[in-house]
Amino acid sequence: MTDSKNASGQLKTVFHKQKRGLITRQELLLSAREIFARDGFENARLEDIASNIGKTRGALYDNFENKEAVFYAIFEQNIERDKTELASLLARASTLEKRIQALIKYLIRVSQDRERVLLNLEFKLYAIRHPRKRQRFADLHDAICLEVFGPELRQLLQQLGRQSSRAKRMGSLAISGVMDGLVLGHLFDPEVLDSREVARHLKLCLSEILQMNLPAKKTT
Amino acid sequence: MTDSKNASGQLKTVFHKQKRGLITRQELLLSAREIFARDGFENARLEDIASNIGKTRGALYDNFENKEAVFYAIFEQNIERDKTELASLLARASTLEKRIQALIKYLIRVSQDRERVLLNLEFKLYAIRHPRKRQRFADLHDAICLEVFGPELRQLLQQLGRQSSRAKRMGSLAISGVMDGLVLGHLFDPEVLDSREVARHLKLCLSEILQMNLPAKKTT
Amino acid sequence: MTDSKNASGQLKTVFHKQKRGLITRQELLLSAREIFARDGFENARLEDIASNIGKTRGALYDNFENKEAVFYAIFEQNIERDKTELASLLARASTLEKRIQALIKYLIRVSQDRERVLLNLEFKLYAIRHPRKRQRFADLHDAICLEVFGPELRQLLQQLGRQSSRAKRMGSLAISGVMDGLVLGHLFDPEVLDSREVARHLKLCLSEILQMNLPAKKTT
Amino acid sequence: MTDSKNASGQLKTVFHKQKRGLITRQELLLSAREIFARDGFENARLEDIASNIGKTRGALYDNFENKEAVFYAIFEQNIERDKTELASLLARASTLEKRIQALIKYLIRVSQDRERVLLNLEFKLYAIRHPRKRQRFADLHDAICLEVFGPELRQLLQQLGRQSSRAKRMGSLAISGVMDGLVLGHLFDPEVLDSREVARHLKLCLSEILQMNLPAKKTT
DNA sequence: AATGAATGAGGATTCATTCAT
DNA sequence: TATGAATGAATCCTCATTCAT
Repeated sequence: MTDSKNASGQLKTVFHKQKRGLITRQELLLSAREIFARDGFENARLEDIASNIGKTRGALYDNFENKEAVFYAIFEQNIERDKTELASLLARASTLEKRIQALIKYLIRVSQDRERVLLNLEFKLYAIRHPRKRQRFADLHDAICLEVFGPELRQLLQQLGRQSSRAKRMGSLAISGVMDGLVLGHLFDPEVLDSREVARHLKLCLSEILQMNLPAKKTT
Repeated sequence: MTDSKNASGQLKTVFHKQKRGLITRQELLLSAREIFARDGFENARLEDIASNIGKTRGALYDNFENKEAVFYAIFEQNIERDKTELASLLARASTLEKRIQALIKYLIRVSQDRERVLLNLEFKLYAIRHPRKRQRFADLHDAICLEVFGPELRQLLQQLGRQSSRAKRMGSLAISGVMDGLVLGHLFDPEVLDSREVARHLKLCLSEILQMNLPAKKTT
Repeated sequence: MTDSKNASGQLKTVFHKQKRGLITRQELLLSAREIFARDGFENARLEDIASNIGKTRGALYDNFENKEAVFYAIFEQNIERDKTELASLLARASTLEKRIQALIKYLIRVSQDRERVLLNLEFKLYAIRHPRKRQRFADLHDAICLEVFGPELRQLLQQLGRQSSRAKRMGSLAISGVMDGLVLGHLFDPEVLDSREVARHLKLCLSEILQMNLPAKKTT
Repeated sequence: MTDSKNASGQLKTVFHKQKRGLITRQELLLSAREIFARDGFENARLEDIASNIGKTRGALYDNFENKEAVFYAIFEQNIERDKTELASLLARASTLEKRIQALIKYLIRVSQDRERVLLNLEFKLYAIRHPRKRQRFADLHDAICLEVFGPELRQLLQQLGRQSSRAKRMGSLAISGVMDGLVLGHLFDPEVLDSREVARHLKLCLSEILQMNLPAKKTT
């Protein structure tokens, strides 16, 4: 390839997709979720992702610039999904207490999504190990915090005494960390630490973390 | 299961090593720790591990059967170390309360060892993703629980009301999970979730988990 | 691979080669010459280069960083060879006239090396098409001029009235250009433009170019 | 061999094209010229050629059988153009001397067309490297000689003493070779060998070559 | 105990080409 | 006439592993 800029390449993200193409893209993402969660990002084979839905690698490259782009796309989806779902959940809760319960309930549900948690771990590890790409991750990075803390949630956290943006993101990181860690333990030995126990521990820890800064109820 | 079993199954390591050889082996393990933590198991290059201490890959194969064996060996070390260190710590504590505090203190110290935590994650993920190798992992698996809960700890847990072996191991898994998750969050964004906060959250969660089953103080 | 610099990689050019390794390296270069000339740089398969001497691609990567590095190495060889051979040829010629004849004779000999000329073309085209790599090519670039004009030659050119370095390099470029072009024509249709004719045309053009600036004998 | 033969063998191009189609075809050829010259035949991407004029690859396949056919078509154009332009130029010149000057002038003009020369080189190299396709190239092959020597030119050459067809084609090959080589040198290092110098050298060499066989003025 | 040489499998990526629409 | 979707072959490169020395 010549050094001169390549006329295409940048346009890949624009995509003039039509129905059929968008369906394939969705299927690929679903498949990628499964494979990335199963094998880890580095170890996942694009071939597997594609053949999983009866396509070839070419179809993948038709929809994504490269392996990394598929990875990113998944997280963008997660974020979008969380924002939407959490927002609607919290909107329905009237009191602070109800909101906290709704959040915990939601997180417990997320914690039961094996794929989701493994992808979370994968994502964080990838970011840690590729510092140069952190900037590119920046958007997703903050977004992944907001993954757990959409606009509605900010309000909740604010009520919990976390005024600063940093405090909110800290809470978010801690919560998602505890969740990921507990679920990882569960996956590591499902018989020793079963789903129910994960939920129990989660509820406990989350309550603790969420109330950490609550002026009135300070525990520590 | 006997703690003294050699879980990695590599006979090579027991053999005919002399001073120089053992030193190299140690250096290699140290180096491997660094590289595995930095790049992850799958992505780590044996070349990097070796050249890191001025040797070539050959030296590695002279000391270990293959990549996996190096990985295992690291965990054997971790386990051994934990058992020793925790035992002496706990032995010095007279009351139950002191023991709990000693344990928490120890875990906070471990949580500050970036390498250690990343290796923990790597290990768990590897086990999850290689179910066929789980049997081989069996020893280490239990051992890694005991990594956090040596003989002295069993006693502690027993005092905490966890009679069954399963309950003990569950506690162990949960604790190490929470620790791993929190530290991962910290590494992901050190400015948002700093070391001090990790320690704070850890203390909170661990207290909660440890006392979970304490008959008297039952929270749930 | 992690972003952190890779401990190895840079060292690849240092090479702690021993006898056997150096022989392989030489064989690979010879083979690469053949294949690059035959198929062109872009179209040449590393597999072909390696299997040509009964080795595998791995051996290639053991000796060169990548495809481009093999390409460069060939030219470094060419340059070295030219410098040596031309120097000794010119050293033996006593008068200016004899030197010119020696040079022409040498160039005619080079022009009969099909491989050599095709590689020359390939090299120039590659440089033209990869402007960003031109800097890396810089050394070789000047060197390839000196490929035709070693130290002894400088003296000759000086005698021919080309004082400035630029004038010398210009002459070099023009000469090698004419040679490449004529030989290309020959290879394109060997029956129409045979070797003898190439030599004839070459002699004519070179004389013309070399004497271009000769104050006394100006022909045009 | 008849000049009017369609050398590329693609019937498609003769077919049912209407205004719009023919315009696209022309645009594609223009674009292909640019890209083939820039990246070389093997390395050029059909995608680039198409997107360069705001079309997709499909449009290319609608107008040409395949990549090679585009390549051929370009040369057919070149040949046609040369024949026409040179013929009119030479027709206007009354004496032999004037004809030679006109030819040289024309060639110098061609030599300033970077694209054209790079395509020439590309074409020759391709022919050399695909001997099996030489037969298909046959028409173009001779044609490319005639590219420089149309009917009017034959007459000129005849005047120059080149009776045999072979002698004429030889002259043609030599001339175009020298031109290609010099321009390549210029493109390789435009600062060392600038356009003016190329023209100077070209004039010199061409005069020499053209007069090579002139009975009266024999130089060799 | 350690090295340099070599292997070979495996995976990401590119791209000409086909085809339904 | 032209597009978007998909294919699949081809190729570079990496790296764990083996082996002679």
